[in-house]
Amino acid sequence: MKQSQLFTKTQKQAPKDEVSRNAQLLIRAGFINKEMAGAYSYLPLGLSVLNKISNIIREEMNAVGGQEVFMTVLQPKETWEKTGRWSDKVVDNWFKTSLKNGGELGLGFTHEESLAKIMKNYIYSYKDLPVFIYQIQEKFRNEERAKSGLMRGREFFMKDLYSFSLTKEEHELFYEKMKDVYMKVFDRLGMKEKTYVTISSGGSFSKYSYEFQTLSEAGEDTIYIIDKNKKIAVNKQDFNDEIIADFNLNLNKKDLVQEKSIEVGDIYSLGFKYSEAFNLTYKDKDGKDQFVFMGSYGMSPSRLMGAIVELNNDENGIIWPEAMAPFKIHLISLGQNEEAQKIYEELEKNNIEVLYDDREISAGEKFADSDLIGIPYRIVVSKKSLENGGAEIKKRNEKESRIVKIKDIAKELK
RNA sequence: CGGGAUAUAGUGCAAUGGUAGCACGAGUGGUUUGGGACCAUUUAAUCUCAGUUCGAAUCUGAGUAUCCCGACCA
Repeated sequence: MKQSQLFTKTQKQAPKDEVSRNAQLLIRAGFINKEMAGAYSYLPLGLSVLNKISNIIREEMNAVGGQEVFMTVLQPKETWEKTGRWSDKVVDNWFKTSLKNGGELGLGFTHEESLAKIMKNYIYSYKDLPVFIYQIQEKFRNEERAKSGLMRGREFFMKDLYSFSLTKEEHELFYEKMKDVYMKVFDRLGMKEKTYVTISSGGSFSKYSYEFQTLSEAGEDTIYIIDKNKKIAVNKQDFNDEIIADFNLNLNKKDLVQEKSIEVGDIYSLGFKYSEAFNLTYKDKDGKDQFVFMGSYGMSPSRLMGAIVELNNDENGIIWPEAMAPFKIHLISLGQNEEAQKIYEELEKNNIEVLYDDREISAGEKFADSDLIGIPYRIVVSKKSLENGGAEIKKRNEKESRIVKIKDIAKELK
C-alpha cells in the first residue's frame, strides 16, 4: 500500500508511561494503541503482524489434525460452578458482569469448561476419539498488575487447543507430539534458538506440565538450563529434588545457568478433571462408559508479537523476521516517484507485499520511519541509485545495500 | 493485594502561591531533498471533586488513572 494512505504515523518519542521495549516500539511505529493498562488496540500494521503470527500457528494446528472453532467469550456462572472455578477465591482474575435479567456471567479466561460441555453433544463412542479442537480468540483476565506491553495484558489473543483422547496412553502420544509442533511454530517465528521446553509444575491436574520459555531479559520467568543443545530447562520456581529424581536429571543445582525468559506457550495434561465434572464419556468396545482424557495447549499470538519485538530490535527500531512482517518490502522514493511507481506496480502485480513511501518528506525522515517500522527489505529509488543502474536493496538487519536493475526487482524478491 | 512514585497541548518536557512556556507533531506560505533539514506563521494543555487563599499547575484532603518493586499468574 501507499504510505501516504496509511492513517497511522510514527512518533519520535514513546509515551512516558510505557516502559517495556516492545510497547514503546510498537506504539512509536504505529502498530498498536494503548487504551488502558493491559488493553491495546491493533492498528493496520499491528493487525497484519498479529494475523500472520496467528496464521502460522493455525497452519501448524491444522497440520496435526486440529479443527478450528470459535467459542463465545460469554460464560454463564452455572458452567463454571461445575468445576468450582466460578468463585473469586479460586480464580481471582475473572471479569464478571451480569445480564439485564439478573443472570451472572464472566468473560472467558480459558475454555476448558465451555468446550467440555460442547463435546458432550458430539462424543459418544470410542470411534469419535481422539479429537483435537482449537480456537484463536480473545481471552480476558482481570490482572491485578498488567505490564510489559503486549506480554501481560488484561485482554489478549490466545490459541487454545484441547485434546480429547481415549486413554492416558493415547493422550501422551499426542502430548509428546505437540512439543515438537510447538517448537516448529517457534522455528517459523524465528525464535527456536532461544526457546526451551521447560519442565514446570502441573497445577492441580497433573504433576508436571511443559512450558515453552524464550530467553529474554524482558521475561518475567527464570529458568535453569538443563541441556542447551536439546533445549531443555526447568522453571526456577518449580525446581526441586523431586523433579531431579522424577526426570532422572543427573546434575548439580549450583552448576546450572539461570536465565530470564518469556513464557511463550504451555501444554497441560488435564486428565479426567473436566470430563468428570461434565460427565464427558464415551462407550468403549465393550459398551462400557469411560471418561475422556483431556489435554490443553496454549499459546498467545499477542504475547508472541511482543516477545518477537523484544528479540528483534536495535536502537533504530523493530527488525521483523520476514514470516510476520507487515510487508515484505519498504519501497522508498527519493524524488523519483515515476520510477518508484513502476516498481510499486510491478511488485503488487507479483503479489509481493510492499509499503510504498510516496510521501513528500525528507530522505532522513523516510529512512528513520523505515528503520522504526522494521520491514525486512528496503528498496530505495533515487537519482543516485538510478545513476548506479537501478534501485538499492538493503535488508533491515544488514548494513550494506546493493544495486539491482529495476526490471529484475520483482523477480529477485519473489 | 502490600509498598513506592507520578499526573500540564496529540507526544516529550518547563513554570518561587501571582501573565501557563519550550521542543516535536499538526495546519498555512516559502526554501530544501541520501539519515527525523530550514525560515515565517498558526494550532493545541494544568486528571476529577472538594478545601485553604485576595489569588492554586503549585498547598491540603478524597477519588481516579498510570508506572515501578513485590505478591499473584491454567
